Amino acid sequence: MAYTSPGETRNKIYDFVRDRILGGMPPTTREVQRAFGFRAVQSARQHLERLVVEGKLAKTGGRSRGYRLPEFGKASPPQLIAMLGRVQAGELTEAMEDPPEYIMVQTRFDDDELFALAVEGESMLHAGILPGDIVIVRRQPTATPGDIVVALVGDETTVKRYRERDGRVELHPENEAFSPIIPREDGAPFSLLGKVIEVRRSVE
Amino acid sequence: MAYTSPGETRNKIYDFVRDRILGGMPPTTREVQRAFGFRAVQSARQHLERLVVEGKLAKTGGRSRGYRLPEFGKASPPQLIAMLGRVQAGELTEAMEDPPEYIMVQTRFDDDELFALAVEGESMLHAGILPGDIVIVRRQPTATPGDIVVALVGDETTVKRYRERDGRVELHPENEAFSPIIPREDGAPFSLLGKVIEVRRSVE
DNA sequence: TGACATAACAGACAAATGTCTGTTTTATGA
DNA sequence: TCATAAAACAGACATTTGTCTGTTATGTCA
Repeated sequence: MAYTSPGETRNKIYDFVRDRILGGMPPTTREVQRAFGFRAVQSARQHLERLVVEGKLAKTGGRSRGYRLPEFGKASPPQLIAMLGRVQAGELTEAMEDPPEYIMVQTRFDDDELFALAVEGESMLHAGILPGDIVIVRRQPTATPGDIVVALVGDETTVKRYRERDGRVELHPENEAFSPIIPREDGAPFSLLGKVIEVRRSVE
Repeated sequence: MAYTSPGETRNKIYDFVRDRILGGMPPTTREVQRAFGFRAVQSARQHLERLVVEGKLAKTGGRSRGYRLPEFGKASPPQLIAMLGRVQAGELTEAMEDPPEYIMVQTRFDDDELFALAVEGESMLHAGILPGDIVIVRRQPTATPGDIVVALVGDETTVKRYRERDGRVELHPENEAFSPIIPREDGAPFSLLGKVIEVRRSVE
């Protein structure tokens, strides 16, 4: 490969490696060599080791494809969680879409206690939750007053603010056009599915 | 390893491999072997190959750590984009935090035309954008009326709805308590930074 | 010009890794 | 009980891959 100014090739190698790691598979030293047309393995290796010293990459020595992003050491690793669809016979089921849809999140919670849901109504407008928004929910049977929760009322899922009054559960909308839901023993079956921990909106 | 019911071990292997891939480094056949206490490489290999046939994993044959998530083939790969901080001397700079903060997104846009920003004011309350929300922005010098954009007015960044009136740019808040910004030649320096393509809110 | 740092090249070896063929164990159902 | 399928085991080989030692080329600066 032709001689390039100091650091120039290394930056390109960093971008290459980072994208490969995010794509799910870090490159080997020789894959970097081939991708940049080096005629010696050592050329690629020197750049990679330098990136580790600079702290831009982390490495597990001796292992193949041993380069990782140092951020992952500090933050939580990304997780894929399933988008749940409409309620069927009182049970949450995976969305019917043929390739089940997943969404990537980074949180300290474990992925099997999380799920995602598309918001349908406008009842939480003033809490900044609009129709079409995706809420990330942590499954939990109880909640603290003030939490925004997802509950199953009858055979519909609903996103509301959790309150308690005289020891009884109340689900409050944040929109004057809607009324609070006060579950009773004789009313529609009610169960708390979990607490909203993140809201996302795509506005493309 | 002790005998387990059909598919049981394989499901655990799938979870293991998926988490490792999301963590940035897929396991080797022998790492799976060790992690599950198999006394033969082939035991791990059989399960992995089966997962590929079932379509739960994708594979690049012959390569070390050749297993990937098939979702990445259909969807965009995840990308890390930088969180930008306060404006300094009219220029956006990376947040001052010691470990520069990154946020993971999946979009069809390239990562070097994207940045993220923490929203500060309440001017976009009725558009569902609250203080503390993170907006993902695509850098672009122009916008279409109706877009939510990030602009630099004076030395402050602001999130507003983009409008045009008599061929002139107007930036509209979505909160009665605030007034539209109408940039003029003799006023504060103005420049359009980009368009908001995603909004995120953590509510833990 | 000459010292110096960085980039790139050459060739090699040991270990890690993917892959293969065949065997044994365990559960299930006719 | 026997046939069958899945799970797990054994041992081996060729390739890939990380790592090493040393050399040559290119640009920078005094």
